[in-house]
Amino acid sequence: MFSKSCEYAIKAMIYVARESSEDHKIGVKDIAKGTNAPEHFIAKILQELGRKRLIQSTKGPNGGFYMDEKNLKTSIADIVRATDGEGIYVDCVLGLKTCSEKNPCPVHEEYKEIKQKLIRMIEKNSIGDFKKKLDLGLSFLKNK
Amino acid sequence: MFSKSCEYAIKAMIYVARESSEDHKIGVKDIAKGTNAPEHFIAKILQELGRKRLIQSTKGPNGGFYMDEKNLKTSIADIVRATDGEGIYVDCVLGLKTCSEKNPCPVHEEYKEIKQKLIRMIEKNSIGDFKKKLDLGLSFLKNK
DNA sequence: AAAATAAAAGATAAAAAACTCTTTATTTAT
DNA sequence: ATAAATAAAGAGTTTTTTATCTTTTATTTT
Repeated sequence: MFSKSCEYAIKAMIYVARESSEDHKIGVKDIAKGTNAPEHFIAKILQELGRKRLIQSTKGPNGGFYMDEKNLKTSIADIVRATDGEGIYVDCVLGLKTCSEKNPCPVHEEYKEIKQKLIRMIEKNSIGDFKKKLDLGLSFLKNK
Repeated sequence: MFSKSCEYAIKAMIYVARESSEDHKIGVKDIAKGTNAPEHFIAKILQELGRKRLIQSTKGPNGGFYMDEKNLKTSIADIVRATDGEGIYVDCVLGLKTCSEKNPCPVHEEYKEIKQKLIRMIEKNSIGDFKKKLDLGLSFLKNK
């Protein structure tokens, strides 16, 4: 469904949202541990998320990653687009380049509905929403 | 969503269902052309589908691939399982090994519904269904 | 029996994705 | 100023996926 990078990105975003703030930044090592992700790999991903302004970062002692109010409004969809591109929005399930309403692949109609629900799901849920949910102990993040 | 192999497999199965029968088998070359797939690659995939009895094959002159009545009842889900495994049924969207009802990831509940619909879609549609649809000119298969 | 045909199998190669390591730049505290 | 902390950047490796090429085996036709 999503690439590994994307999975890590979502988890990292949720983790940072929970564990840090402007005056308590959090380092790559912590994020890697907290999400059971390979450190250097997730560093790359965080870097990219930073470049795209989905997350804030500062270097140096007491530096690290954190989120501002705007970042908390980031949707899962924003993260998916930042890491995996527009594929989920535009690609045909069968990989047909020419698949469209006018030239539908055999599963086009059936998949359309699924796709819409999928998109709605990732659009409507913001990182901030998950922060709240997790604060209530409703779901868990770690892997092992 | 699905691997390339899986996409090719689905397309090949539909193509063979349409273009062949027990007394008009169809060769790898034709299938590759008809689905715009790399010949040797799709040969491998067909081989695997054959081993798993989702498709019939015979060697020698006038040999090739075809489907029997039972094969026409193959669902998209069967093909997905044969090529990509059980992942779509069992994997967490965030890649969490321990994600479950009792230990849900942040998007577990939301994704559950989507997943069910997705599974229902691939389970309920058989290759034979698509054959009919395509015969009615309702959808298209080729890529270019 | 020989030749032709076509899939099966095996080996190899190329490309992409996932992951690691090393160095550099920036910031802060001393 | 210097040293330490930390992200950024770049280069490199490994693994997985996708694709290709070659040889073998089975079947059919002549």
